[in-house]
Amino acid sequence: MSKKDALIKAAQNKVREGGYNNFSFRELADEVGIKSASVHYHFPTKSDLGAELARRYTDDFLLALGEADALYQQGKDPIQSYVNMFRSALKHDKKMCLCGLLGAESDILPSKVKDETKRFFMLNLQWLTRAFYITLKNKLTHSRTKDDDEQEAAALAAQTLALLEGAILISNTMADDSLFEKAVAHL
Amino acid sequence: MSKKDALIKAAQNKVREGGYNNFSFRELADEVGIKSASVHYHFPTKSDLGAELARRYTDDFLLALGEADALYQQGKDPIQSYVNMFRSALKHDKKMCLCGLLGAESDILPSKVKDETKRFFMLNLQWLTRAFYITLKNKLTHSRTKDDDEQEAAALAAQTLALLEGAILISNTMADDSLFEKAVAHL
DNA sequence: GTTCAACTACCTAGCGGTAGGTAGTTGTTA
DNA sequence: TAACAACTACCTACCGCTAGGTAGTTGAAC
Repeated sequence: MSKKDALIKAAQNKVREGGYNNFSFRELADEVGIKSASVHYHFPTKSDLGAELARRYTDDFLLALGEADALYQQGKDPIQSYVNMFRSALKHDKKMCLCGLLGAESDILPSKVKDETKRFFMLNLQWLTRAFYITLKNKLTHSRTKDDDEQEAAALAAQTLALLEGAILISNTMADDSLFEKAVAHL
Repeated sequence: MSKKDALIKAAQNKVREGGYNNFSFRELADEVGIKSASVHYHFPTKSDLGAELARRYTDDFLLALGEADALYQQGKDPIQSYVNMFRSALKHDKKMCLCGLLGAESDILPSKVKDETKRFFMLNLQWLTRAFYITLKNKLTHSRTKDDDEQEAAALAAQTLALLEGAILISNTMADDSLFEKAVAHL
């Protein structure tokens, strides 16, 4: 792994534990075995590092998730696949969602970091809206207009994203995975 | 208002914008018109200030909310009263829930601040569980055991707290109140 | 011989916290 | 009621440390 990748990886852990202010160039440099001044070679400023971190996290997240339509066609429930992404963050990484934490402190983020955080939420809402739309469209009880479906899908998407970000937050704080399961049981 | 109260108030705003690391004794001191060294007279250390801040926030929150049983007896829906507490934080304060933000970064909080943050969630889950239990018990379709009701109430409580913390987080980040309303519409 | 990826050696600004002092208030005692 | 003691709510000056960032240098690779 390149030093640059190692820096991003180290930063991701720090940020997912304590937010944007919880990493410093010195700490990251120590962790990957270079000097803090050399970090500026890869990332001119801290906000450049933060923005690239958030962008990569978003892209990796969506790549690991896969397309909603493809999942559906494979006979998988896209929503359960989505829930499993958060479940894995909580149980395997034992950490917050990176963009959940950045979102919480978005008021004080450098604008380019905030923009990438917004992008995460926007793309996730898009993905969930599509996933719910497919599911609604194919329901046996389907008897609504396309517009109704689209509006309901958008509401379900907002609800699901909020639920999962909140569930991982409170479960992580209370160190109690069962809270997550209780919160998402109805999905 | 005493200087001490003013310090807590200033700190609350800072923390609700950017977390525990987003306030310094110097900033607070400037804001209330004293010197930073004098802040240590009121709060020996930063973690003492943080802990008292979280405790007061929790107590004020629950006081403003009122008891679930009392609300129910007044003909109000306790759950809607609860939702309105978060709606007001988002629309009036335009800020995160203090303990939502502290919870997000709980891994790096001083232990006494983390303990107060956990206390907020614990008391809120208790409150919500009670509120759902009352509501379930009085449903016309009621036909379950007490134990079933208690378990269902606890799950609904976790679900509702997660949903609201998540909803305020994403709405605040995206600067879009309609996301909050979409997320909580089904309650 | 230029580019890459690191280095050394700094800088300024800000942090939490401490030491020691002081003006004004309050409560107790002779 | 005057004197004393203690307390409150601040102050100035400083500590050691960490932060992000910069200028200029070095050695290896292509």
